[in-house]
Order: sequence, then C-alpha cells, then structure tokens
Amino acid sequence: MTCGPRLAQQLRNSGFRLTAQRNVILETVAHMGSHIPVQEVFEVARERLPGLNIATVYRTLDTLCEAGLVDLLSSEHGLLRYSLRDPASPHAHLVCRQCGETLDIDPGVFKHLKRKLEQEHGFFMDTSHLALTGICRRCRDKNQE
Amino acid sequence: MTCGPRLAQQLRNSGFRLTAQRNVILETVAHMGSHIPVQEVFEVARERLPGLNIATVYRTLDTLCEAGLVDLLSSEHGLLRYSLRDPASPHAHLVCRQCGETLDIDPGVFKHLKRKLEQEHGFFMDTSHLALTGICRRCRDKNQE
DNA sequence: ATTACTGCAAAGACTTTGCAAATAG
DNA sequence: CTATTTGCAAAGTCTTTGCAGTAAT
Repeated sequence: MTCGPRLAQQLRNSGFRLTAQRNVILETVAHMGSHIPVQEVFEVARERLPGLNIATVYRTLDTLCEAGLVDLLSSEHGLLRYSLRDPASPHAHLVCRQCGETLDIDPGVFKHLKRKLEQEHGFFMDTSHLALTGICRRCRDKNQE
Repeated sequence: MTCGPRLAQQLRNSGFRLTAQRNVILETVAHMGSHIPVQEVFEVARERLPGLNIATVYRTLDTLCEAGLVDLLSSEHGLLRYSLRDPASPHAHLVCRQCGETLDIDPGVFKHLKRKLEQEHGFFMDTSHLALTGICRRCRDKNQE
C-alpha cells in the first residue's frame, strides 16, 4: 500500500510521535476500510505486533482522530467504530440491518438531497462517511419467500 | 396525551403483559421524543414509579422494540438510544455536529434518494428515524465570521 | 393457578485511567 | 536527555443475566 508512509508523515506533522504501534494501527485501519470496531483493529494489528495492548489501540485511535486521520462514527449498537478519513475519496455506506453487509457507494447520489436540505432548512449535510441503514436485496428476497 | 392507552393496547396485542412499569416507560418515551438514551428514560420514569429498576428499563425497551413500538437507533457514542415509532408520522432529524441542535424534517425529501438506491444498488433504505449529521446555518455563519 | 415480569445483585462487555518502564526525537 | 508513549492492571461505565419473589391474565 502506498498511503502508509504518507499518513505516517501526516501524523508527525500534527505533532505526534511516530511509533511502531501507531504505524501498524494506522495501516490496519487504512486496509480495513470503514466502520471498523476497535476490537477488530486490535485483532488484526496484533498479528503484526504481538505485544500490542488494546488500551493502546483505544488511545491511538483517539489520537488519530485528533490528528484528523480517522473519524469516529456513530454505530448501530454501543461500540466505537472508526474509519480512515480519506479526503481524496469521500464515500458513503449502505448497511443492511439484517445481514450486516455493507455496500460502499459514491456520495454523488446525495447531491439532490444535500441541495434540498440547504435550501429548505439551511442545513449543510455531511456526506462523507455517511452510513444509511436499510435492507439489501438478498435479505429482502429471502424475507418474501 | 391521547396515545398512551392506544400504545398500551398495541403492546397487549403483541402478546405481552401490561404492567405499571411498561406503561410508564412507554408513556415516557412517547413524551420525550426521539433519540433518548436509556438513562434518561429511567430518570424520568422513576419520578412516577420510585421503585423502578434500570434493568427493567433495559428489558422493557427491548420488549417494546420487539413489539414494534419503539426503535433502537444508532448512536453517536456508545449508548443505546430509542425513539417512539410513530407510523402516523415517520420523520427524520438533522443534527448539527457543532451545537447539537436537532431539526425534525419530513422524510419526503428522501424519496428521490430512496428510489435511486433501490434502482442502482438494490438497497431499500430505512427513512424513518434517520438522523443526518451536518452543520446548521447559525453555526456555519458563526464559523465564517 | 400459571406464566410472565420485576427488583436486586452479580456478572459481562466495552472503554478509560494511573503509573512505571520503554522509546522517539 | 526529556517528554511522549506503551503495557499492564485496575477502575469506570453501560448493559445483560440469574434467580427468587410478585403480579398479570
């Protein structure tokens, strides 16, 4: 992956020290996509850094948030979930409330809605890392059998 | 309030017993609006039912979910939040991430988006109790000073 | 009379914190 | 060298569960 070093540099520019733990955690998040629970970051990162402690993962993700590298997202059920913040390709997710599958979509579909909310309510909607809940086709078909 | 008895009846029709605790909790949720954390339901309900235990509130809200009377929502930070499900007037919220103010809006604005997601991704979006994050006009103006 | 429901207390899950040892800069 | 960061363990929060007593039907 090419974004690892770039992100690490970005972290240093924010005045944080670059440690092995932060490096691995950052790369882990970068590889795992979006809406990742802390526990999963921990499990994957620990494979590369066996001594890693989960408290460090919590602290590091918080640090990465401060540095603007990841975002803390709202979650379906009391768990902290993070996503890599990627200004180059903002995106949104469709999460099936039945099977949990998530689809990444282009946030272009929100243009119409966004404009409408601005005009009608003076509200400027965040369209990056938005997660919409619903039912995917497969589950829906299954339910109708 | 006129919806109390109606909701209680609905609970019974789902095969659950109607107890004082459930009655009070149901009315509490009905009065408190949306995105209410469990702890707040507990505090308000306990004023009317001093012996009430918070475990009962957790269990009851779960029951009310099963009965389809309330919805469990996704929350900004590891807390369970519920909203009354009101089939007569589904609605969505615009939440300002800066001042926290929430605006209730008509879910009609999602029609276009909903259709698009169905056509392009086979995804059937939930449009009741949706909460969108963004910046309200007031905060935005303030930020630009 | 039955069976579901509640309160209590204890356990569980997730997250945060204090502190001494380790390490980046 | 110095200030940050880490691992560990302990504490803190929020949520769930077992069980005996209570109440709804």
